[in-house]
Amino acid sequence: MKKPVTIQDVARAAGVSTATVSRALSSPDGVAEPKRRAVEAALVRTGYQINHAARNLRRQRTGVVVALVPKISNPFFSRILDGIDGVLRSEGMTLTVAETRPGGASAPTRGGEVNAAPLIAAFNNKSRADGVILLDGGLDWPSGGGDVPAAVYACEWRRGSSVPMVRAENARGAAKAVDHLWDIGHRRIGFVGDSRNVLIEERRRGVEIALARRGGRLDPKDLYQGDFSLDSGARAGARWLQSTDRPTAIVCANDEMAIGLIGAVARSGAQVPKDLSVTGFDDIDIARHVTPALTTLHQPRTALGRLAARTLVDLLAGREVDADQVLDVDLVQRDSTAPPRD
Amino acid sequence: MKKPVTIQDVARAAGVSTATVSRALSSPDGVAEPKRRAVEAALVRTGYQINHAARNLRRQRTGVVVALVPKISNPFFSRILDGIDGVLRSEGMTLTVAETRPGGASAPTRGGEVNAAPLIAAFNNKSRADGVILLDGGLDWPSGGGDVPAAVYACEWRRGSSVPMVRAENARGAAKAVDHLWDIGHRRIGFVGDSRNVLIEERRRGVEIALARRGGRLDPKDLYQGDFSLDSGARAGARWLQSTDRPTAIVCANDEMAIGLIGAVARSGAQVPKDLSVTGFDDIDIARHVTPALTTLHQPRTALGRLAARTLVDLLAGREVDADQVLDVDLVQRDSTAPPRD
DNA sequence: TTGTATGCGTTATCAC
DNA sequence: GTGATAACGCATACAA
Repeated sequence: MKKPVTIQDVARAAGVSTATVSRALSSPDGVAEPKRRAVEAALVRTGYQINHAARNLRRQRTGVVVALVPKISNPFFSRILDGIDGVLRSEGMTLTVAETRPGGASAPTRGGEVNAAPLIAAFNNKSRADGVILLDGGLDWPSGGGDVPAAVYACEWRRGSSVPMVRAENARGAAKAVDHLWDIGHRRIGFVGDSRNVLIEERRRGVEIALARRGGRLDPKDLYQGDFSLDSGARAGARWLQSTDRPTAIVCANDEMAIGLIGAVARSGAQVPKDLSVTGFDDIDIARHVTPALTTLHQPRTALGRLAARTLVDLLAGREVDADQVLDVDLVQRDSTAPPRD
Repeated sequence: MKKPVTIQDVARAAGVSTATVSRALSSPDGVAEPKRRAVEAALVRTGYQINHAARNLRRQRTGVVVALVPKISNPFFSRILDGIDGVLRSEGMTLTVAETRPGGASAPTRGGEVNAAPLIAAFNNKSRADGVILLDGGLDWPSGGGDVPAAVYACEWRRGSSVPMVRAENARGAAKAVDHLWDIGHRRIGFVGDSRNVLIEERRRGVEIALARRGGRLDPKDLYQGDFSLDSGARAGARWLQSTDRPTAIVCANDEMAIGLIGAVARSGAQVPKDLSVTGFDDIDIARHVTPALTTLHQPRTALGRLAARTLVDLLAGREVDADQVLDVDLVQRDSTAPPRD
């Protein structure tokens, strides 16, 4: 373990002062051509690696943004993270990702409370990150000003929080699903996602509004438990199979539950969409590949990520930002919905 | 933006020296009861938050391990990350995740070269992380000693590298898939995954060995391009559909390709497993939920993650570690395989 | 057990 | 445009 190369070593090798090396690194324009070249050569020659700890300490910022996601494996987040990463990269910042629900499948996947205090404490720290993008509405980020990093909710959020948020039109999206189903003849429409989570609440609200507009309603009997996981979708499917008095179509609060539900139903011999129409929400990559291909609501995920990142960047720059930015979602009709049998 | 609270402020509030505060934070045992309580009270009272930059600079380490994954959305990695996280957490370290293939679906998803140099440079830095777990065999980690962080390959690796690796029995796993298919009557078996990636190479090798053992062979005609993505699986399916002289079973190098392949085949009216048997590899969560449920090879993902993390911890502690640790893989029979038609 | 004092490697301020 | 130098906040060697 040899001693690390410092800026001093580089300075000596280049025959300049440490200040010049530092400037050559951070603002090359302020350094005259010949010296700059000398420094660059010395940098390579010595194998210099910057010490971020020292730089961060001195600058009082890290250049890092942390994205806090409920479950890293949820494919819904990937594009969002891509969008975030793109913007941050262009700003010279670094994205790192941390999971808020360690334990994977055994832990609640989304929504619901979790002992988030230590996690929040860990990341609500100026010396760890300049800013945080919260993709978990279960996290109650301390919004009071002060010394904390800037924060933005993306996709999920927390009611009553003053942290700015970026999200999709969840209620209207779900309403679009209902409109579609109603238009092709369904009158009894169920919903999967009866848990405490803003997204589920909003999407359910959209279902109720859309049904009400057509003179229908969401029967409590047609409400299935669901926590965004494949398994909870499968359980909903099992429940649907067991009953005889049941809906002809089911709106799921996300694609994974829809896939789980369809799987359970299909394995028992019933057919989707012949016996049951199913819609998802999110349009994850796999939605078009499963059988039947999933009718779902496409969220502009990359755009959401980009917008969230830009909002955070604005916040960091001290600019004014909108407290609530909402993007549209679109219905993508595929093969999991069809007119009811009768 | 008020000035941050330092240990000096805490020391003043508690009526002790900064050294005592620091000790109370890092090694409470070395501090007498009354002072310790006083410090703890002052900590809360002042709202102290540790400055990681300063601590890291002083300690010359970060307590952070970075996992470098090809594609964060690949569900295969989630359990592995859980395993890693569990071990690190118990060691008082923090896991952060970074993606090596930004750009999501548009970029190559796994395998193949990528301009990894800047990425490697960014993380091969003592001041950023104490160690790195590489889940991307495309990264050529500089294994020469010196000042670099400790590193371990997990799942994927790079031939010729001297970085220790932890992985599954890829060749034997693929061989098990072939054995199963052969046993139920298939004689012409194809393979999806003709790209430059260690995992694909190993799994293909397993297929070839198993076929050879039975007196069969892998016909070059039955080799389909595949890069681990859903879309490449779908393309393989399209190719299979177009030809008439074709295998009755296809072994896919991962589950996502298998799902993409099955989807393409099913949408054209052909039936899996009646017309074509398909196997995956990994046993991702969704594998049991798709229709037909996927026959695949289960990898001990959490165990792999844990082992990788333990190996890294050992490395950091200066302990001797095995250069190559291999875990077993098990065939999970589901509904995507059946005897051939004729 | 506790306090004092030093330095980790960098950037930024100031003078030249 | 360039160099000397003083912090940044903490952990630790050493002294007490």
